[in-house]
Amino acid sequence: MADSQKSIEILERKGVRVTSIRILVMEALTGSSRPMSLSDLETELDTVDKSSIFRTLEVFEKHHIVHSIDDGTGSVKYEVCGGRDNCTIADMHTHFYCEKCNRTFCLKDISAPLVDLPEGFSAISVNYIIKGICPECRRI
Amino acid sequence: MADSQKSIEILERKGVRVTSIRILVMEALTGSSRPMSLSDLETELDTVDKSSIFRTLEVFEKHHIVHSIDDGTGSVKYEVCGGRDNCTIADMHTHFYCEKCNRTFCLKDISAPLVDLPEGFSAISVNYIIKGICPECRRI
DNA sequence: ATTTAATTGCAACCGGGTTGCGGCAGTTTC
DNA sequence: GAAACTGCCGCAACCCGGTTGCAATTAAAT
Repeated sequence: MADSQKSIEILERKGVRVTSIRILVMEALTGSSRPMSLSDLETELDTVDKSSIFRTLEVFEKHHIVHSIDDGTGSVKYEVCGGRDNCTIADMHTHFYCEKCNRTFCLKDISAPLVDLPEGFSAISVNYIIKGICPECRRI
Repeated sequence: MADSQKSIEILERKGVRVTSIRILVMEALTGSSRPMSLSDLETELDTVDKSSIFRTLEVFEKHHIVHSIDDGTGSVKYEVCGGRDNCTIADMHTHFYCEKCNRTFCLKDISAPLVDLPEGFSAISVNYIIKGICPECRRI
């Protein structure tokens, strides 16, 4: 389990307690190419209770280990933050939701645009998701 | 009720049947400065059943009378489409969600940015919402 | 080893959204 | 005008993602 070693390192670096469940969730997230929802994790880790995963994600988010994205499907997706340091607005990238296959894609190299806000508004985070048809579904 | 006359016109122009409930929903939406959720409408039109409002919004959306935006609060908001013609991607504007007062603002004059997608992806709609603190909450 | 604090599983709950169905209203047809 | 049709509405019930209270367990601190 070289992977679990990596997960443990991340957890320790971010200053959260290392538990078996947290390692499992961490591994699941890092092992996935696409952001995962609570129920995605639930099915992959079918021995672990939903509420435990939920609270784990809560902790992860608070400690900037993962961030959540809302693709408008009604189920929030989670993915591990990019850099070693905290997630900033600049790190947020574009997501694409395919209306045909209902999958959410991370366009990691396309960072989310940030418009100039009117006087007085201050931004903390950005959620930028484009909906359409993905290359695979297009071909069909 | 000069307002209801305007609502009726819109409904007729978009080719949906004019009913009392649809007029009420339409008036509520046009009369609000911010996008409204299903429950917003429910409380404002407390004589009308939730499911009726829901189905009304469904019809409105299909006929491009309103469009929905997801500000990540877990309740979808609706607002009437801008132009007289159908809503296009270019019409989508930026929304701002205040994490303090939990209100969603329409930044109507700031259209949602559209990034270049990788080969094969085709966009249909954009959801661009910035979270942060609004001017009012900032002052406090 | 004992104490203390955090983590977990279970079960139950919440709220937004959605659906089945029966009744009602407006239209069309004869 | 009556019958048949179609679509709209209210009610109640349901679904599902998310969330919480509580008791039991586990990990860290002393």
